[in-house]
Amino acid sequence: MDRPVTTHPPAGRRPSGRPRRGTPEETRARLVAAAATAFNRSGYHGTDSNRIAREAGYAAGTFYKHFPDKRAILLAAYEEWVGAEWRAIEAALAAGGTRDEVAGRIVALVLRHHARWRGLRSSLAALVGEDAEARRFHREQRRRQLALLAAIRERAEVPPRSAEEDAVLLFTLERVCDAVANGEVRDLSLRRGRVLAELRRAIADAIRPPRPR
Amino acid sequence: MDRPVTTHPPAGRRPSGRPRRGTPEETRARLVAAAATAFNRSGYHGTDSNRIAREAGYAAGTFYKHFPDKRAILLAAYEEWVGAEWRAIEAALAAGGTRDEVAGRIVALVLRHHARWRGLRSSLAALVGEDAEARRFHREQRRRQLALLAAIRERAEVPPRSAEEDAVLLFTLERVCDAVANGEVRDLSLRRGRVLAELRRAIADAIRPPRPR
Amino acid sequence: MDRPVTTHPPAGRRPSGRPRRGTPEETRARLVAAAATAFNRSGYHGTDSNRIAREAGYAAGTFYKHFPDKRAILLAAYEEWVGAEWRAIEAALAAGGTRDEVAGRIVALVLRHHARWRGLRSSLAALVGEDAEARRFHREQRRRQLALLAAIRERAEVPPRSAEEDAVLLFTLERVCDAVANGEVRDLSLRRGRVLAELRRAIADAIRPPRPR
Amino acid sequence: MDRPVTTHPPAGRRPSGRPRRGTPEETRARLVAAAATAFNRSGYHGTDSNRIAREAGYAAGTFYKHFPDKRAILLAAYEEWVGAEWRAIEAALAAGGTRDEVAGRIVALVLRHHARWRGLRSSLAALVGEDAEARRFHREQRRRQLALLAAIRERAEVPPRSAEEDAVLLFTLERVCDAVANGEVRDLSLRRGRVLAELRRAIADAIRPPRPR
DNA sequence: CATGAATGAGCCTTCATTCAT
DNA sequence: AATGAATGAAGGCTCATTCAT
Repeated sequence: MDRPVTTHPPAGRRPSGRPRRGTPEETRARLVAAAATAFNRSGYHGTDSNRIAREAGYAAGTFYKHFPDKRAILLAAYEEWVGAEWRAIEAALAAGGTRDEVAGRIVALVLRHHARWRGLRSSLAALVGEDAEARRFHREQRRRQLALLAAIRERAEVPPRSAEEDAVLLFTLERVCDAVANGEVRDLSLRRGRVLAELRRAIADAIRPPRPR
Repeated sequence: MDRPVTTHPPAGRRPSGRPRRGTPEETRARLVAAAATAFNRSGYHGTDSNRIAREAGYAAGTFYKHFPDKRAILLAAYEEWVGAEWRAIEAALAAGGTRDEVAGRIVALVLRHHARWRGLRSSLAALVGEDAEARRFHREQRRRQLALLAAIRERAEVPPRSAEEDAVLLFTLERVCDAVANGEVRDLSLRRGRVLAELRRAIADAIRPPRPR
Repeated sequence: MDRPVTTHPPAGRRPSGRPRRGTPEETRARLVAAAATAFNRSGYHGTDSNRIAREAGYAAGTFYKHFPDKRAILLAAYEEWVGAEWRAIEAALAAGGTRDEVAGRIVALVLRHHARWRGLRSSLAALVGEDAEARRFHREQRRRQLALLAAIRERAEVPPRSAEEDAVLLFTLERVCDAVANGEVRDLSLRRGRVLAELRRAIADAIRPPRPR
Repeated sequence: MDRPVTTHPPAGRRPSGRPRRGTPEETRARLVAAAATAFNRSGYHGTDSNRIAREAGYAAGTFYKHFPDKRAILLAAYEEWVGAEWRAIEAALAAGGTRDEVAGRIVALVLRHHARWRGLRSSLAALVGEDAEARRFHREQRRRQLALLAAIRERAEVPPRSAEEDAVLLFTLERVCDAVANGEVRDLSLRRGRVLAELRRAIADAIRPPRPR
């Protein structure tokens, strides 16, 4: 998600003050990074495609050489975002420790990620609410997310829980992290520490054998 | 939230289908109703103010006699939406019955409400992500919501829980109902009944004395 | 030009808090006064007809019962303005005194009048630049102005000068008063007293026998 | 102020009449020229920005790539206008000849300029009366004008006069040329030749040593 | 005479997208 | 591959004016 370093021109002439560009992959990555930042800052409808190009260091037309339209780059940015989050979650699980430690790490990490990219997340939500193609894409990501979750739980040799319980937990985790990240918790005069403690407890419960009811 | 019935001159002739010269309150209400429907269908950015006016039976200019801008009517529609939901929740609590019955009624009601107006909700979310004024308004609604919740719990003579626990529950309720309503649950091949059962259990827990940990 | 006092209702009932209105002439005069003030403050295009009506204490529709359109009320306001200025100038001449005294009075009076109504004047100029009908009206006023000037000079038993000399003087008087009134003189760091002294000298010259060339 | 000739590809084919892909300077100049003509013809409020673009041979959006808003292009047109006038005046002074010859050239030139662009001038005046930013700009132009005048008089080795005398003369020149140009003089049945003769005399006086009073 | 809700044409402006270079 | 000037459809909003009451 961080902006890659610009590769330098092979010396020689330089007509304008602009650096010569590298491979298409680099260009694409720079555009995605700039888009993520811009969407995160100003929202989907508050960001125009010319600005994304400019902030990535390119001209307006270059954008459309790499993406068919504005929607596509938001989806690309989101895809990367989801990937990054789940890689981090996997790492948190792999790092070991007690269940409470693991739960604590996960909450901290999801929270940080949501806080940093909350504008990007709500940009995606806005688009999903208006655009069928974006909706399809979003569902696909979700499906992969849940599959990942199932795989993780299996590998972790945790006693099985219903997929529905997992899903509710996931939704709670996501929603509460959003609420902390976007200031709702603060605005409601709630104690952030307590809210997060609630969350950690719920996660630890999920990792630990189900409590008898 | 339902479109109010137009009170017209005592039957008789009506040259055009236009509801000309109603009271400002009627006009405003018709506009809000049309806006709620339109935003719900096409999203905030997918709806233009001229269309709202036309669908409410008015000319473009009429819109701006009643609202300073497009944002304002979304906020008005949302305000009404929140009010309607909480009136319904209060009614569900007042109707009595066992804790499980009450919890069941609440889940059913919130779900129905979210399902019917999910486009409106995501329209609001989109705007909140882009517009500071909308954000302020949204927070204010939230605050009132939590105050209401506290009042309800008090009246219900239920043993006190922390505001943080209430809030987490609220977020969960909201998020899960959204997920059911917008098809995420279906797309993830989850059993809708089980998901809702989870939710009911959590709510019943909250009404019932806190379980010892 | 000053807003006339509202005549009071004949006691008795009063459905709304709005005063009962008097004769059409009073209404018209109130509208003209409000228009003059509004145009003077915000310019012709910066003032809308609904606001004029409202500021005069009437509803939007009332305006169009008294004037065919917005242009008409500006012309009415201007007509009154011109009349007031020339009545004042005649009075200044009639009051007698030395030539310098008369010239001084005229400059002071024209300046005050231009300063107070400079926005109205530029509103008129704007309309004259865009609208043929307004142009016609304006020319008519000018013609009457010059006729008045000729009559004044005759009555004053001042040796005859060419109409062209009179006209150039008139233009100068008008333009310089505008420049003082609208701040050009101040912005150009000119000494206002000196500028006006120049003007007084030119006018005194015109009243006095022409200097031999 | 004249529309620059389009420098096109070396003759050859041209599918449409559109001047596509000129340098920004060319485009800007074409837009300013079209705006000057349009404002001059229909006034500021009678001209819409889309029409300016179209008459310059561009699409609506192009306008806003070169100017932030409609006001800006009027100011740009005016700036050019002022510059052109003063370059012409300097040339008239530099060309030498007797004082009467110089005065005659100046009057002729200012008159021609005002006549040709009187609609543009009144457009500017209208805007200045309604818009603070335009007012600032206008004052700045004025200041530069007077500085230029001072410089000219110095270079011309003409005995010093007060800035106030200069300013009054400038205002008179401007106002009388407007009156001739916009038909006031004709409508007042004044002899145009005599009016201009008055003006020439005043200017020649200013160039010549001040007469003792 | 006065009201004031309603009208609707039209303006300014934006921005996703194209294409000749 | 990149440029960047140009496009043009579309949308938010205004305001002079009308008309049923």
